[in-house]
Amino acid sequence: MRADARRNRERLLEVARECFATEGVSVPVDEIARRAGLGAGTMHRHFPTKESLFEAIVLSHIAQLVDEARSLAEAEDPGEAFFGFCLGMVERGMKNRGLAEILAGAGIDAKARIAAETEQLDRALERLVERAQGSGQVRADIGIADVRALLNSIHTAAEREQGDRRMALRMMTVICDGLRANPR
Amino acid sequence: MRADARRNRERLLEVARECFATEGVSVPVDEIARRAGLGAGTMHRHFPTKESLFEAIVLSHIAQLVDEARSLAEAEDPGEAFFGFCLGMVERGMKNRGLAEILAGAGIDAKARIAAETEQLDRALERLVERAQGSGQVRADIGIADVRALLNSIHTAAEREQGDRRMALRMMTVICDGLRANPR
DNA sequence: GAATATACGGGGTCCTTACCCCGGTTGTCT
DNA sequence: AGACAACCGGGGTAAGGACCCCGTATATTC
Repeated sequence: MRADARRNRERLLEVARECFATEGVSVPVDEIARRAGLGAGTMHRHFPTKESLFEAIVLSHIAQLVDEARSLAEAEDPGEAFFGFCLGMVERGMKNRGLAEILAGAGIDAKARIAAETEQLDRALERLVERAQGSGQVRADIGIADVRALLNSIHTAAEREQGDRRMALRMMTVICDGLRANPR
Repeated sequence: MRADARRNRERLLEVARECFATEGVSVPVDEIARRAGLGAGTMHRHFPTKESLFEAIVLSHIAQLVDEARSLAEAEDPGEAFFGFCLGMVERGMKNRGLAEILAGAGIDAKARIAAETEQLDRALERLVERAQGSGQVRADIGIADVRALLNSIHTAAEREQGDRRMALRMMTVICDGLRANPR
């Protein structure tokens, strides 16, 4: 792969992330290419289909999540680690409009690459959750799938309250308190 | 308004609700007309724009919610009333794919009619929430806006877990427990 | 039951958007 | 430096969908 090709591919990804984050996933691909200062042809050579662009972005996002989860996994306080991760989802939601939409849709077509990354994320989450459950800071009657879904909810909520950080945090607090709660 | 016109308008609304509920909001309007056994022209005379169709559907949905909230407002146990409403949101989510999407979008353009209905819903919710807070069954440090947003989350979560009623209920439980929690 | 306003149908238009093609250009390797 | 392969640009194509038009049909009124 030639150097300029690699450079352009990176640039396209970067601009696409930016566009989707601030305006949602309905931004036309040609528009993304234009803003990147590149031709539509270049876009479609690197990402033959819009879906493939989504895939690349989702992959990088999930990779980030995995990193974050792994680095938190070593924190001394398991509860702090887990709820810190939740807070991270709010931060993400505040500046990533549309990501949840992509993620939700991505789960459906179950692309192999994405499934693999999701698997990694689940492993990392598992560790976070189990430690937090072990220390009694997260209720024991829920599983990874539930947590992932709830994290998604936190993200979506934050997306929707774009601009009202206060409310996004209150919503996260409620959900986290629910995760802490001891079931009767 | 002629009798057949009224009939057809009703039918279009009914089919549209059904389509959006089961397949999401991207179903083409012409397709809805076709399934209703009517021409595209009829569709566009009654609902000049797709948005106006959304509006009509959202209005009827909100009206339903208001009804439900009002009828629950008279229940003897304030907590049961409020959490019963939450459960209703799950039921709705299980069979209304896309509604949350419309509702979220609807908030943005703030059409006058919708704003008026939303106001009604807020009043009804206010009563439910305040009674539940008064009886100590819902935490006191959140407002109507938070509750509305969280109800939306419950709805969305249920939408996403279409088919897995068990998980949808678990997620609702977590959020509801969060709403019950006493803040430190 | 005739007259008239109203509503219907569905082919047609226009626009948006994903995706392709090919002549020109630019890295890369020797 | 020169040759060649890879890459770029951006007009071009095709498909899909929202919305319109107008000849035909039907409800309403007397």
